[in-house]
Amino acid sequence: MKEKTRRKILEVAASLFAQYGFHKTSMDEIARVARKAKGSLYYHFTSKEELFTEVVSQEFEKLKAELVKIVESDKLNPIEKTTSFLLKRNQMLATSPNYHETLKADLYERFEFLDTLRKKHDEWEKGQMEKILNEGIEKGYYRDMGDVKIILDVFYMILKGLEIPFFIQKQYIALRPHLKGMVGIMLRGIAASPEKLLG
Amino acid sequence: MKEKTRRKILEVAASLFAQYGFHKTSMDEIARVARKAKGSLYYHFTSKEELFTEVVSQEFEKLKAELVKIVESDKLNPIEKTTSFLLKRNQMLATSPNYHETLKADLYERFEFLDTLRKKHDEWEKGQMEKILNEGIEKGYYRDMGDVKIILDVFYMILKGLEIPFFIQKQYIALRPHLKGMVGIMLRGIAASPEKLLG
DNA sequence: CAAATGACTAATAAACATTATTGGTCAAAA
DNA sequence: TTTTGACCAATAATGTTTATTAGTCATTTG
Repeated sequence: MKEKTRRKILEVAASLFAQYGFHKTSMDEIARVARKAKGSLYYHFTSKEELFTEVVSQEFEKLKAELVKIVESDKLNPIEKTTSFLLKRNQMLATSPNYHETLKADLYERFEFLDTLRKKHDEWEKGQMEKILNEGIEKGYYRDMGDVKIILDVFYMILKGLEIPFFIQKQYIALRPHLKGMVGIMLRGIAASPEKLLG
Repeated sequence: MKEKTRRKILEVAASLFAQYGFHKTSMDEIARVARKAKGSLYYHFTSKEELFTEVVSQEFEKLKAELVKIVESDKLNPIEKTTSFLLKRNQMLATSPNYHETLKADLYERFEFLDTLRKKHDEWEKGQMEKILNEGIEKGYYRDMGDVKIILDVFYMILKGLEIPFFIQKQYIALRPHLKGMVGIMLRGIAASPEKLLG
């Protein structure tokens, strides 16, 4: 019973926050749509911020589940893994409206209450990408780069840079055709040799 | 005489727009600081928008002057030119506060009156980079990429993506150390062979 | 006892009214 | 031709009033 209410609240909140954003969605409205008393929301979540944090966290969990499949696949070589990872990341974030809300907040006000969650997620993601890169180096697909973390930082600087144009300025659809080209250049930039790139 | 007043107005406007932004800078204030009547401003510039457009245009002209030196240098090979171009671009835009104002406007409201100028500038820049890339291909530094414009589009997608983090979110200083690494990966990604990259 | 409710409230946001400022104009002066 | 300074409708800013919100908690329900 308890879980059912909690889930209902989360489901309604995710939808309303996605439509109206954090500020324009009231707890009264969430309660009304979920057909619960507002006090019930506060029984399960200590604050509006905690509720939103959980909503964003769920978006991250979905992304993680997909990325893990790629990292742990034994059907893909490291090049294919890297490519899939980068493309899937963008594709899934494109359909994570509450994550976009956090990007907007970076521009207008800063949701400090989300810092921990986002930082942990970023670190997790980088960790997964690092696994792929290390696998690629061991198997001779990528050259020995010394400190892999520098490559990681560069990759993520690029990816993070694209988030505002893609998701806030709604350019993802228009720019998506260039993503493969970009990934191709990036991977060739770290490849052991051109032949390892399969065209 | 006429030119002197015009120049004074531009100089004061550039400074005040840079400090307070387009909206928070009034024509009364520009007139006061320039020690001119407001009507005099309107004699030289038909509107506040035209004045600001000229201010931004002057920032672009400074950038162009620097980039042209690189493109036309006969002391730099195409790799060095590309590197210098990309780094200089970022360096100069980092110190172009009125250009930052246009990026902010992209987020909050859109300065349509600047579209033509910005579009022309972007095209000019891409044209210069295209020259360098073509020179690199002819001299065997870069591989034959088929349509160079696709590489250009990818490069500029990355560069444009970085503008908000760098110049609006004030991350340029923190991320600058990664710029060389990024440029290195990008260039290796289009190089004819690793040896052409001089380490 | 855990889960849910609904009335309550200080704080905050929104709406409204009033005042000040602004971009732009133009006749007159230099 | 260039510059000025008074003018004004439109817009922004400010102050006041009203409405809404996040959060609380005693009570009820299951």
